[in-house]
Amino acid sequence: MRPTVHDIAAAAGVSLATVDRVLNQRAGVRSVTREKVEQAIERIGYVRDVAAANLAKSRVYPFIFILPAGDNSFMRGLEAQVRAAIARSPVERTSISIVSVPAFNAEALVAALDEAQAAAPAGVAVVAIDSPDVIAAVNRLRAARIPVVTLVSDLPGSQRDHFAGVDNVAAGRTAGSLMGRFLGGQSGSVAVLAGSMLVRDHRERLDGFRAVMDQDFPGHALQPVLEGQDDPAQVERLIDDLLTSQEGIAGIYSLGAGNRGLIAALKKRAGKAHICVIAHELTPHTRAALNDGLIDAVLNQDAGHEVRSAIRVLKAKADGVAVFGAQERIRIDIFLKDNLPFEQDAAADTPLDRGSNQEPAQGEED
Amino acid sequence: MRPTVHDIAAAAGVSLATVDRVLNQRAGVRSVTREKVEQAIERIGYVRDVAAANLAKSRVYPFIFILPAGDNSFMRGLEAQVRAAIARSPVERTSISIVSVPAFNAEALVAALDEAQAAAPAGVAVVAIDSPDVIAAVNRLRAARIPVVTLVSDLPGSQRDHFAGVDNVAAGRTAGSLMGRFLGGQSGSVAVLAGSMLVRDHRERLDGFRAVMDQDFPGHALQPVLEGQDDPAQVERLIDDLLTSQEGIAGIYSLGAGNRGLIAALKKRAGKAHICVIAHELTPHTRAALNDGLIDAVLNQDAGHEVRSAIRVLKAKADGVAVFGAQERIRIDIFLKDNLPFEQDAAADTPLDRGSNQEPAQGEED
DNA sequence: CTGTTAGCGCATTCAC
DNA sequence: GTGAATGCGCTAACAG
Repeated sequence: MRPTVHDIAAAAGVSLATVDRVLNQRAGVRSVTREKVEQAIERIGYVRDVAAANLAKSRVYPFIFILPAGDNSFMRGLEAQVRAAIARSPVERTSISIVSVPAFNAEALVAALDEAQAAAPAGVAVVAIDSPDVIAAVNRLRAARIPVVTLVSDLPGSQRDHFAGVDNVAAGRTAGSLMGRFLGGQSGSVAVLAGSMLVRDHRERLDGFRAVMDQDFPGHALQPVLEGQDDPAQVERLIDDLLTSQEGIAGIYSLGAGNRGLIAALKKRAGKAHICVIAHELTPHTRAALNDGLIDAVLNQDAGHEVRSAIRVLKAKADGVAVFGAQERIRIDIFLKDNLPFEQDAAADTPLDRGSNQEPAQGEED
Repeated sequence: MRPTVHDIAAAAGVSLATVDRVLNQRAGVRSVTREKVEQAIERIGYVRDVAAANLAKSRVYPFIFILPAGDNSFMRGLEAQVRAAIARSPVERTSISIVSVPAFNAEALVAALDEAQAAAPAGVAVVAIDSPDVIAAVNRLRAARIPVVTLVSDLPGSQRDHFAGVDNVAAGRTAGSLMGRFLGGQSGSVAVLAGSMLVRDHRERLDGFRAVMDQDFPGHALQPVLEGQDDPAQVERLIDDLLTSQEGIAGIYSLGAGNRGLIAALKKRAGKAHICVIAHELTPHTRAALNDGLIDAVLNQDAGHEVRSAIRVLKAKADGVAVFGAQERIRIDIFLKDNLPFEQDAAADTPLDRGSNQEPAQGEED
């Protein structure tokens, strides 16, 4: 059997209460006694049973998720995943609230962060905007000893505890590599469509993409970056303009959201020469476009995994325990029309056992 | 607060013991009483606290993992992941033993399965071989009410509870799609290198690959499949022969293991025209080859994820609770040299928090 | 058939 | 400063 607090107490010749004080670094123990207990812990190799501890404490973790509002399939999917986590709350001992803020608005985000701090939660997850004010607000949270995890878009200059998202530079590089190879010998320039250079993930993807294109595929000139604010209507206009004003566009890299607009614009030129399109995030729209051959590849980050990972990490940080790195690494999924996962009920995130007997096997996630 | 067994007892006007009997479907309760209790449970919306239950039971889950022996980087990596899980055993309340069997040997596998059954574990995970005898052995385990999860290679005809692995048909299709597009306008035939057609994952990959090549890229003829038994030396010989005897090989799809031999053979022809190579499983060898440009793409399944998933599912099956599908889906990772994850200490599976402050952020897993 | 009671590993209140 | 006692939600003897 694995050693318990009783064993420590016996080994150190003290009572349970004293052991507990040492374990939870509370005051009221002579340093000699503390010493004794710590050695006993070391000696018998004690590791705390977190489940039992949580039971005794009736612990619940109040978390706040701050997400951008707006008509953006990916973000709405992310929110659905948070809601799914809320549904699991009783089992996971969490109590999660969602705060919605206008997209690409640093001021509003700062206000939301400060408000979150006032609520004194056990942790905050936030889709960051890269600005000094936001960094300062995050650091205030940390100064108040509230764990912070950035979600999807990181904030490297800050004291955030962890980033639950993909390596966006690598994602951009991958997009560049695929673009270059898919274009093969063809000539023509390549356009880049972003949401906003305010958010770090978009900037990083652009950097990665540009680096690979410049170095490995210099034959394809890059057009100036278009910023569509992740707004479908605006994106559609931008792409319409691009395709009518420019000749010889061989590829488009859409590194943000608002792909609905892009797809609408592409549909209008059915019959003309194929443009190689690489986009981000698997949504009902990009999935359909992939199947139709309008989009050649989709790079995806699994929103469900990101949310679950953020929660696991926030819990770990709140408890001051180490997180298990390998489990929290968010992958860049590359989807061609050949490896699309079977469609799932958007938010439902069915607890059914796919890949099980009875139901058809089909490969799984996390 | 969430309702407890006491609340059920009060609501149904019975004692704790009776509630427990109903909850755990034990005998010795009049059906009227049972009825009453069940209605109370339903009415107050009770959900069992598994952590508390396990605490009370001091439950441990004895699991057996049956893995193929042999000099195969992927399988050794898989084993390392199981060992990592064993290291976590005290915390996860598991007790895992590893059984090693000769690769591609159905008879030995059947013997191992029967032996496992005799040990009466709480669950068995097995890298399956597709044969009627093995199916029968797995079904015997199930008949003995022992949960079985297939790992990496599935056994669809059997009663196995779950498959922890990737959709190999999709993997093959993806390989085909990448191969076709990477070859672009080039002419030439494509060779396929497998381990053995005895294991289902290899067969499925071949089927998927062939389907896409035939349909979308008929210009590239497929050479007869080479079977290298996942043995590096044998593979090297096969590829050497192929490349000297055949002209105009434009691509090679290596759908099994033994890539060390393939890479060795490729190295010998440095300077000659590039052959587009797509392989499976990210190992130190394929990683290096990807970086050197010898391999163009690697399709990977995350062994760590597969092992952790298998354990989660076995636990769930042992407890008779539903598994959370989304979390158990094993992805097909596509690696180009541009999105290689940072190197990790092979088996170490460091519990350090990558992507955390202090240490460089770099994206995470599961 | 049903109820009482002790205890899993840990945290905490209140005495000493 | 330290210890004894009680309870978190659930299970498992053991009585009745």
